[in-house]
Amino acid sequence: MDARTLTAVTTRQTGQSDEPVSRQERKQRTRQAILDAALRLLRDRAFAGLSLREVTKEAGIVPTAFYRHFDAMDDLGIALVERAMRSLRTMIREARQNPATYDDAIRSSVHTLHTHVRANEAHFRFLTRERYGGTGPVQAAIATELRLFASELAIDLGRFDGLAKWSAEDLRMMADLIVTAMLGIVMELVDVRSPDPEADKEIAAKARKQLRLIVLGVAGWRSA
Amino acid sequence: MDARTLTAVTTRQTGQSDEPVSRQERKQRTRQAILDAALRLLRDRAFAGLSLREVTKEAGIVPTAFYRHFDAMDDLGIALVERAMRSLRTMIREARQNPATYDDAIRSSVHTLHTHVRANEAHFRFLTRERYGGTGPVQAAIATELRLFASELAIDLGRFDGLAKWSAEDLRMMADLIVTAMLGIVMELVDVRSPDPEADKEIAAKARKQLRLIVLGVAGWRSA
DNA sequence: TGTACATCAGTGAACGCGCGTTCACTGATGTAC
DNA sequence: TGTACATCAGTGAACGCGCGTTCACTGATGTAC
Repeated sequence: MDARTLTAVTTRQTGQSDEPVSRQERKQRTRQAILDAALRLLRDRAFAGLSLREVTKEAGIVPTAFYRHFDAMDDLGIALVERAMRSLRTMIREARQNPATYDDAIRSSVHTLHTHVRANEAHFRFLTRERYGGTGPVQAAIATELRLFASELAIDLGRFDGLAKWSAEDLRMMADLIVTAMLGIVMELVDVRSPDPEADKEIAAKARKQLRLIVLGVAGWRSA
Repeated sequence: MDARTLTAVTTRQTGQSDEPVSRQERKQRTRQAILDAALRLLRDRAFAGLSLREVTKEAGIVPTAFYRHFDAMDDLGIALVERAMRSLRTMIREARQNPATYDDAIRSSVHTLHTHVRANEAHFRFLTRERYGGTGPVQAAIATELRLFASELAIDLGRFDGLAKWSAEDLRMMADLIVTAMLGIVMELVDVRSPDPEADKEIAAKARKQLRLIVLGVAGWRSA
């Protein structure tokens, strides 16, 4: 497969016309093809189980071309973390935009979660699997991002009237519980082999109930 | 290394004297050596990243001897799941023995959890990592066991006075939340590179608070 | 606009290595008489 | 108790394979004049 043929493949992948593209743009497309190929392979495998040759084969390039884009597999892993975290942050931003009352916040948050996970399954599958099962730089990168995310959530929670007097430590404990519970929900959504609307509804209902239970626990906290 | 030398190695491993042992007993010891070797290597690696040759080298036998004990690596994985689940069940049985009041139950349960995790770190590290990060038969086996365990917990919960009227579905939701939260705690305990009594105390305190939050949520459930 | 040269994404051959698995074997343990 | 044979856990050589990485290369794109 020479460079001309590859161009055809690449444009077909991105669904664009055959108009000439810059060298830089083509490089970017190949990089994207590598990331997409990796995410496709990660459907049923952990990142550590991926080989460089496999990924490049799936991406439609020769193994050695990999080094034009990444120093080593771990670099690809970090790039995947960044891409997946962008999905997560987009979701969070959307969820944050409708604070509303407690109950509505729960409903709309779970809806946002469900929608984004289904729309970006590969990203969320990668994040949850590598968060817990991974090792090395990839796991470390995800752990750092998630810790940061829990800190932000703790601050957000502190803005609610009923929680204004909570200690930072307690807010953090609550945020961790919420993040852990919701990652559990994400895992359930993403582990299902053939997504089924009915099963999805049940999982969403469970997520709402778990959040509601936590919120009720918070309400009872002072008096206890 | 011939069979005689191996005998010496094996008896040294188990700390027993040089008195003659049956063929069956020696085989059992080698099997145990393989399981222990695998758990040692799994400290910083996922099961999928283990090679047969590595495990046998660590266990002090030749690669081909592996097949006298397991059909393939996946079989070893299943055996590890069984061994680790035995640790978990032992812990659960102990935790169940002191139901007491809500608050005492929380304190004693977290204490039991903490003690057992620290005493069997390799087992719990394996369970949590493979539960989320694994694939194939090993993950499936763990998922099945944990689902069973959550079901039992749901039944246990239903015996509490305040929960007698809850639906099976809601009890299950609550059990899942507790299991997810406590697996998160186990992961924190087991991920720490050099265990530190102070850090352990903080994690245990967090575990108690999270459980307390859940219990308070339950108390508020009816009136909500 | 045309020409000559530089850049560099992707190629393909080649390497040494660790892998899982096969096979015939060895020699200590176990058993039948 | 002694002897002859069976069993079988562990050995070691050998295999073909996919791996990551190196290297000199090709030829389209980019740039200087």
